[in-house]
Formats: sequence, structure tokens, C-alpha cells
Amino acid sequence: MLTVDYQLVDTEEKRTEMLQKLLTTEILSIDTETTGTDAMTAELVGMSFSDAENRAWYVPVPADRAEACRIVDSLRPLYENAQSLKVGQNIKYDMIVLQNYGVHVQGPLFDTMLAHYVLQPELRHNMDYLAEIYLHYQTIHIDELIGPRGKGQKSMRDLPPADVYRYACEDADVTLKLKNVLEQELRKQGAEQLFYDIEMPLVPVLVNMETNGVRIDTEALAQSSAHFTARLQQIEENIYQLAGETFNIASPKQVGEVLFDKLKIGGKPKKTKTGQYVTSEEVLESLRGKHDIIGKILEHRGLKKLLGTYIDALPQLINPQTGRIHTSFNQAVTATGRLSSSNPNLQNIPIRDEDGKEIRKAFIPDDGCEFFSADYSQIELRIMAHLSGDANMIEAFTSGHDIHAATAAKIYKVDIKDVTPDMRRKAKTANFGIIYGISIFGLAERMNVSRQEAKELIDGYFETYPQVKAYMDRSIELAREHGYVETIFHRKRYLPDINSRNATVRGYAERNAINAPIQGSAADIIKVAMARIHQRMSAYNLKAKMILQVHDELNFSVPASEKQTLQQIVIEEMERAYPMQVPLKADCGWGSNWLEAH
DNA sequence: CCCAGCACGC
DNA sequence: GACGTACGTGCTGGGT
Repeated sequence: MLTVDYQLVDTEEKRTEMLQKLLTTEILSIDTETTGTDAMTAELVGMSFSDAENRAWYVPVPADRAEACRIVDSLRPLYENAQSLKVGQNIKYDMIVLQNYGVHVQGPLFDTMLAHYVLQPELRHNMDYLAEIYLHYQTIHIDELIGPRGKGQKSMRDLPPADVYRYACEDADVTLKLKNVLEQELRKQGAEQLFYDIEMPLVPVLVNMETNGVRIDTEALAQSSAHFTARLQQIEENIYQLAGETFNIASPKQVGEVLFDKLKIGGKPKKTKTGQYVTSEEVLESLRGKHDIIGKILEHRGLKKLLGTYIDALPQLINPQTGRIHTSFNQAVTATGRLSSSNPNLQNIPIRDEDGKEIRKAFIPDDGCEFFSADYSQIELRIMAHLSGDANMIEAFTSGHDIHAATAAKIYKVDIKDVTPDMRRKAKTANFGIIYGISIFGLAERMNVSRQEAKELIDGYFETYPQVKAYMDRSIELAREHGYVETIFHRKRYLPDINSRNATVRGYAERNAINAPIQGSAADIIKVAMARIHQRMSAYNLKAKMILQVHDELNFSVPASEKQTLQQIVIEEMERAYPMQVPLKADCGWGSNWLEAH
């Protein structure tokens, strides 16, 4: 049986004693117990610390806010000691909670969740799982304390500290043990640069962005809501009239039955693998001319989506303390290295349709500030040019011409000034298709042209950019040889299906072999830029705030007096984040809201 | 409670 | 004959 030294620190004397022991430690594993999973609204219930394996302390924090702040403040020297390495499992969460109690965690960071993410992006990264795999140890599960998820689950607050401290101490202890194993794994796997130079420096940036939050124009959204709800009602009645019955328009099943069984619109309808009629936007769009009800259903779907997901949902997510919306940027979700955003997802705010644009308008800067948006121009294609070393594609970018037009000119062998809009559109689809590893059939579908024409287009594409073709073949070959592909900063994606005998499964892995290094390298690059921008904003003492990242785009709320300085910092750091065979270019704009700035 | 279908972004 | 461009999150319906 393993003997551990776990202590409940429930008096001022014990706290002082713990503080003395931990003040000079070079490594400090930290964990917090809280009342919830949302860092911006969670209350602190306790803090645990570990400085050596099998030794940990737990400091309970009372519900009374003033008393809580006093206790947290007494431990500030530990958290804000810039000399000691802070180790945590999903440490961004603890940093946000602590920041809301006035403490700013300082010093180098080691997040065990992120260490495992760079090692195995597609596996799970929760502590219980990591402890089992790397330590062969079964941790106390949180459910054992507060009960299973769902109704009736207790809050950590409801439990006496005497019941919590073993669990809480174990978390800090296990996290430290995991760090000791994972740091060796990072070294063995050649993942140190990615972890120490890219992922860890990004953590405080995300803490800053999430706590900053985004301001929302609730009045504008309320107006949109009234307007769209009225329109929705009108369309609903219209649809019932056209159908000759009432039904649930939000049910794809019922829509299919009305359109194809009752009204018998179109030829033979497509079915899903569950036997339902397909009523996707693509199918409906192809039937648009055949019946007035089709357009109405599409319009209904669009409006319902906007209302349910954005217009009526966002105002409810405003944090009453800050008056802002605070998304979570998840750093350990995607297979390629991109961030994701949730609760709410602010990376899929509409921009294309007219109705959707109303929502973007409601994202506004702070008082006295302007909205600033900067985005990489064609970063993925530029990475393709760089990685493939294709002379023609590099030339197309260095010439400064519009890349899709330049591609069209080369494929169709015409002067760039003679490129028609249709030629450019097809070249653009081809450029996107290439990044995703598209097939001839897929391209034909996308462009609504014959397979013959699609084949000729792809042949022309590869003739124009022969090294791109070679790069694609090489990527698949590398995946077969090593079992993985990697980005410019050696972020790996494992592709075990690359040798599958099932052509569909293998095809999927092959497309990933092509796409993952491209998409992942773009993710690496913007992460580098974000950390450097954050660094310089602090160095210049700017009041401007970084507030959102949308894969190839960064958004800021900026005081009028800082506009010039900030724009220069952002564009400079974005464009020089990673020198390549083609220049990186960032475009930008200013406005009184996100739509105007974009 | 979970999955399917759909729709929004890059 | 089926399949056929990457990566995500969230809503609703409908079955369990």
C-alpha cells in the first residue's frame, strides 16, 4: 500500500506553515475545487498544492466572499512566484478561477492535459484516464464524492473539507506524477518545441481572452428577435397553407413526408441510411423551382437556426458580473491542433447571409474603443505552396495577384486579365478541394460540372502545380511509412487506417494525410502569433484587449489612442510568425462592430 | 440520455 | 453497388 502525506490545512497556523515550506519550491502542482465546470461563474471551494510526489496540502475556502479572498490572498506568494513551475491538469481553468479571486498565476506552466494532447491528440486527456495509462493508478473519481452527473448531484461546497481533502490532494499529487512521466514522453517524441514554445505560452493568452469576454449589443439582438420571430410566424402559416396541413417544420422527418409522400415533389427522393428522406439544404435547393413550399422551408430553417442558436441564446449567456459573454477556448479537442470554442461557440457566428450578418453586428467593442479584426490571407494555400515547394504556386503568391485568378490563368492558359468569373470560381473550388484532398467525383459534385470536366480541371491543376501533386503523394507515402503525418512544428496526427483494405476508410485517412499538416501548420502559426502579440501588448502596457480567435482571424477591442500601435503589432507578428517560401499576409479592418471590422 | 439530421463557421 | 473535401459546436426531434 502506497503511503502518502496528504494534509488538511484548515487553520491559519497550518497555512503559514505550508506557505513556508512551499515558498522556495521550484515545482508546484496546483489544483482547485470549485462549485461548477464553467470557470467564469465557478466559486472556489478549496486549493490544493503538491511539491513532491506523495505529498500534498488542501486549503478549504469558505463561501463568504470576503473571507475567501483573504485566504486566497494569503497564498498569492505561491501562485504569483514567477520562479516556480506551475503544474496543472487543464491549468487554464484554475487560472481563470483564481484570477476571479484577484490572483494572477505567474511563472512557467506545465499542463498535463496539453502534454498528452500534443502526444496523442485524438485520445482522451482527462486525469483519471492518464493516471491509469501512465501511472497504472486508479484515482478517486469525483462522482464518488458528489454523486453521478444529473439531478441530485451535490456541489463540492456541500461536503465537509475533511471528506474532500484526500481527493483534492490526490489530484495535485497525481498531476505532479503525470508531469514527471509526460515530460519524458515529450522528449522521446520530439514534441518539446510544440509543447514548451507553442502550447504552454498560449495558455495565459487564452486565460486573458476568456476573462476579457466580448460585449454584446442586447438591444440590437432584441430587435432582431422580434423582427425574425414575426417573419418566422408568417412563413409558418404560409407553409401550412401550401402543405394543406400543419406539421412540425423543425422535424426533417415530417418535412420529408410532406414534401415527398404528400406533395410528391421531384423525381425519386434520396434517403438517409436510417430510411428517412434527405431534406438537406442541398437537396431542397435543387427542388426550389418545383414548388413554392421549398423556398419557405429553407427560409424557415435559416431563421429558426439564427433565433435558437444565436439571437435568443446569446443574451442569456451574458455573465451578470462582467456584462459580457465569455466563451471557452478548448486547446485539447481537435485532431489537427486548431482551437475550438464552446459555451457559447463564438467561432461559428454567421457572416455569409444577410440575416446572419445582423448577429455579427451585435458584437461590439468596449466604450471608447473600436473593433479590430485581422485575418490571414489564404494561409492554408500558402502553407501548401511552402510545404510542396511548388515553383508555380510560389510564383502565384509572390506576384501578389489574387491566387484564385492566378490559378485560373495558369490552368486555362490565358492572361490573368482574361480570366472570367466562372474560371476563377472553378479554380477557387479546385484550390479548396486540393487542401482537403478531394476526388474527381467530389469536385464534379461541388462545381456542378461533369466528371469529365472535373477530371480535365484536376489534370490542368496538377500540370500547373506539379509539385503540389508530388507533395500530396509524398504525404500519403509518409503516413504509410511512419503511421503519422506532422506539421511544421512536428504536431503529429496518427493515421492507422492509411493501410486499410477498405477503400472508403483508407480514402479518409489519405485525405487526412494531406489536410492535417496544412490545417495543423496554420493552427501552429496563429498560436505563435497570438503569444507574441499578447507579449508585446503587455510590454507596451496597452489597454486594448484580444477577445476572439477564429482559426485564421484575431479580434480586438481597442481604445482610439492605441489604434495605430496595435494594428502595427498585430500585423507584424502575424506576418512574421513563421517565415516561409512565400510571404504570410494578414488583412485587417476597423469598425464599430465585428461585421464592419471584418 | 443518446443519436441522427441539419446548419453555422473556417 | 457504394463511396466519394478537412476541422469543429449546438439545436431539435425522436427513439430508447
